[in-house]
Amino acid sequence: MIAFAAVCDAVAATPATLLKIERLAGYLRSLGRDDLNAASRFLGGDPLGASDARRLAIGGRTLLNAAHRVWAFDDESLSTAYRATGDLGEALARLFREPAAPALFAETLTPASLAAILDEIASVGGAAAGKKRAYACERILRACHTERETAYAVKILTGDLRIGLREGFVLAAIAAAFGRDAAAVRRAAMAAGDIGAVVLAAREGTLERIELRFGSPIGFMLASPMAFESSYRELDGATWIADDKYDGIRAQAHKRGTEVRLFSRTFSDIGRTFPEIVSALARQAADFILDGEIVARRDGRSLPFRYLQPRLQRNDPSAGMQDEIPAAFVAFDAIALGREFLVDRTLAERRSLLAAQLAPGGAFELAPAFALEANATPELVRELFAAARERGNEGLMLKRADAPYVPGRRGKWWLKLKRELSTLDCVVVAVESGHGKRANVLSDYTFAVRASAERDELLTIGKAYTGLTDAEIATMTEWFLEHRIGGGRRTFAVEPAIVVEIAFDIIQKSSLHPSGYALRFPRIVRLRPDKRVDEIDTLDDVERIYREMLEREGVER
DNA sequence: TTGAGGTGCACC
DNA sequence: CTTCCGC
DNA sequence: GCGGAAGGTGCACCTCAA
Repeated sequence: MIAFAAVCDAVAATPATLLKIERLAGYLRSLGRDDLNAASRFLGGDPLGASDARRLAIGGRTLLNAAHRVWAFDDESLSTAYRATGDLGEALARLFREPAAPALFAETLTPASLAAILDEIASVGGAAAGKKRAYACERILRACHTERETAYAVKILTGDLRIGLREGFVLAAIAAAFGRDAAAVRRAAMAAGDIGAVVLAAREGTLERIELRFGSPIGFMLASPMAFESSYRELDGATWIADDKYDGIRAQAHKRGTEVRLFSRTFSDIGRTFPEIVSALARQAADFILDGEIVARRDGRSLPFRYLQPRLQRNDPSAGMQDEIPAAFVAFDAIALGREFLVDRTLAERRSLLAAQLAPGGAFELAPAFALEANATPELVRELFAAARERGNEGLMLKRADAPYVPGRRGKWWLKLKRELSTLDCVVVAVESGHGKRANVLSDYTFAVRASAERDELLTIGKAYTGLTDAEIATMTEWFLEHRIGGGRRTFAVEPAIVVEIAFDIIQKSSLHPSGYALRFPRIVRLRPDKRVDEIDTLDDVERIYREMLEREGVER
């Protein structure tokens, strides 16, 4: 793994993407089959391969404990190392020690041998599984003979290399390494779901043999956000199809013959979580691959996401649970119908084939589509949005009628439109340093509302880390360091004086924060230097927003 | 044997 | 999922 | 357009003490 680490360091050191790709391509070309397969997966951030349903189940805690057993460092040096680097791999690399007496049969890591250990880890289960995984972690760490090897072995285990490269660039490097067409490599990657298979095919010149297949998940087409209540000029000059934006979980349904499979966005097989959907799909005559959303439904209306949540990650739900929270698959696109793949057809064609060949029923629904002629007015968009909300959905999707299905990409073919629920003026009461590139700034803010207009007690309601520019974070860091009032090394209390406006999509009851509420997707809209702490919002305001949200949802409780 | 707590992860 | 930034 | 940073909820699975 010494060469792997050297390449990663070189990639991390250059911001130029073309140089990253070139350096990476040279390395890939130098590898034999097994190392090539493993190294590509590691670089892509998915050490087992995306189509592998197994999990490593190794997190920071397990790694830390294993490292502690191997190198016996004290807590102080660990926190110093972590504070300096903001990255577990880099921190543990600093604590790396060459053993005093070299072991007789010291193990050496190569990408392939590391992959073999990871495969063992992923296969562990049952009693003492945690101990076996921890032991395998130790074995990996002991097999590291340099600091840099240690850093990258740990980064591979945590799934985050942080060298300014992810799958997109790795695919470009694969194309460059073996002189293949970059588009062909991308296409193969979305069909294979495993970068290791792609790199080998690229080397052998057999990329075109990797094809979309029934039963193997395909990347989901993604949408870009569109600003709410703008002039919607993005829509000019094309015809669009509007869908409701469903607040559930995105899913891909495959049917071939009697076999039905459901996949989540991360390609996990979720058929056993939603058996009523699987049986509804099985009743269809046609074979298909469909794109849609699993939504909690009642009386023809969508329920908010929180209703669906207890059903997630739960296999074989009881009849009572299925009855209490009925789930439905709402199909809004067809990737394949019958034997034919439709990714290169237009959305308009795919939608009409979908409506013509499938019959909704039970837990299977077809999403109603609304056509927008060229140059749709903002008023029409507003009406469609309001109607979608009226049906219990989160917002609106606008999709170019002539768009192909582009798996795994976020483009301008699909736009999503949603509205923040509200904003709250809060005061920052505690701050925390970030991770990675934010290790040396205070970027994570815990904020609070006032108990009431009369009582100036502050009740925390959430944390946010996004919305400020780097420059603002830098300024705030200085201020917070000068106005700290609490202990703690990574997290500490600060004078409650910085007022921030926080936007959010959902408010919910929660035991996490003393206010009794928590926010979904909190983000800092702006600093409010014009506001004093006694002018921020109160718990009454929070409760009012919560009640209004429930009323608007039109769902009891 | 049970249940609380730790840990990891998958959804948004 | 979200937002922003820097390349 | 990509990569990096990181909130909140709730389930599965394992560990360990009673």
